Amino acid sequence: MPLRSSTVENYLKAIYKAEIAQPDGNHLVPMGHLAGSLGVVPGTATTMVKALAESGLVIYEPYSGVRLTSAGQKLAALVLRRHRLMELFLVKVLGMSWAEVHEEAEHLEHAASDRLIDRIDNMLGRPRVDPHGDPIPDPDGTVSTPHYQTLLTCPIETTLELARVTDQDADFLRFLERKGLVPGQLIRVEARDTVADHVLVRGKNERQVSIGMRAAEKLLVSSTSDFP
Amino acid sequence: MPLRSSTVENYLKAIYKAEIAQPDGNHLVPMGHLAGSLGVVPGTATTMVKALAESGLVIYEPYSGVRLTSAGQKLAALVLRRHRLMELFLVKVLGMSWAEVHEEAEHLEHAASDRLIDRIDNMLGRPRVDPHGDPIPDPDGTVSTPHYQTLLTCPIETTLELARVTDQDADFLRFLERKGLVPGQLIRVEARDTVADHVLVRGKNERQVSIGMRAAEKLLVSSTSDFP
DNA sequence: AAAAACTTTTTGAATATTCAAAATATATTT
DNA sequence: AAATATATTTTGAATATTCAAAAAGTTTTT
Repeated sequence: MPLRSSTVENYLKAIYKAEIAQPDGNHLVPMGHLAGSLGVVPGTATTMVKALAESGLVIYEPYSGVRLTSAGQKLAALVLRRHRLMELFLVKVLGMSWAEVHEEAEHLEHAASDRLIDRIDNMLGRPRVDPHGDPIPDPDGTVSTPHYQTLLTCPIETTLELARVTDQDADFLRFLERKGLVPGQLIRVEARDTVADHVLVRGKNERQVSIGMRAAEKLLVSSTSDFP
Repeated sequence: MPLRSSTVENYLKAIYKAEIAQPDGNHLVPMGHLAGSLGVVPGTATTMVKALAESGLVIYEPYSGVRLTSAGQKLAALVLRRHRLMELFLVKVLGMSWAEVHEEAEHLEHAASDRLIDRIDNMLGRPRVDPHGDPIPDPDGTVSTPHYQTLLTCPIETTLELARVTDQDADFLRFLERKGLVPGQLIRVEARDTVADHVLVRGKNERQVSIGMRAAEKLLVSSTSDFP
């Protein structure tokens, strides 16, 4: 199996993201989850993961799951680096909407050379996050992922900075943009009601927005005092 | 066979270019030539071309060769459009060297969406040629390829505009750049000697350059009076 | 026109990637 | 712990793409 095919890159990326998404003790990603997020049947994932294990990119424990080796981690981080720099580039330089760049970057991330990516990185001034607030890994594969709170866990009636949106769905992103809920914006949670399953948010100088808790969990915030 | 795989796009592109390169009566591209330019063994090309014929993209005549149908022509032109706009974009916006953009565009041409390409086209002001002087097809697949003379056929001791360089070899392009022989430059052929196999060219305000006839044939010129 | 040279096609096999469905293992419920 | 439900692996087969080498066709040389 070619070590730098889009397929391999997509598997590594999916495992990487799944590992991060479950900060529990056991960091093995179950095959079913992996297969699901890649849109393949479970058997396919098993086959592929075995091959990745052969190549030393992952550790595979039958009936338990997969996790990346450090080599696999590095490759995955570099794919994310290409993806995220590309997204930011498309928004900043080509003026595309943050709602549509994910799809585009999904393809370009496999085609862009390191040389091109480095030029883009340089042109953008070595940015640390992409348009969705996702951190951009270094060229050596290092990523610093700050631990943000979500709109579900943050203090109420406090001004906070919207730092990151962990959903790439175009319609959802367009909705947020329309409501002024984009990374960098100052916002404040005015009410949270578990029973009604909703959160009331207000962007600085914006009208009030009510969103469900499922959605609220995807909006990450950092306290404004983090920026002295 | 997936109709929009890189492989298919590369076959169509290769056939397209080969058709143009031989303006003889018979415009069938022989399998051997096609296989050679794609770096595959002849049998592979035969197999693939049969599949392309099934899909209505080419007309295949066994033991004679292939040619594009109008559907195939359009697809091929759109691949070239993506490639050439991408090249120009990399040079103009990202400041890459015209010597290195071909390789990069060779990958990006398969990954860029029409939406992205249109944005690039727009940002560049709907350009008609890429950094090598190659014409950029319209979104509908129309290309106008002016009939230039080469440094081998052009009048001597006449000031002409270097219009196009039909070779993508990075070393060759770097050589030309060093000598000031880039599209748009005004040049003049000062001598041509068939026996010695060389041509003496002088760029406006540049030193004299001696190049072999093989190379000279790759430099296309248009008379300056073409631009009133 | 027969022989030689060259080109093209065919055949058989390989790799990468995938699916469907049967077989097996693990986890959960009773 | 047996029964049931769920997850995973295995098996067999398909598609896309490629190569090597044998077979067949075409062109050129003698």
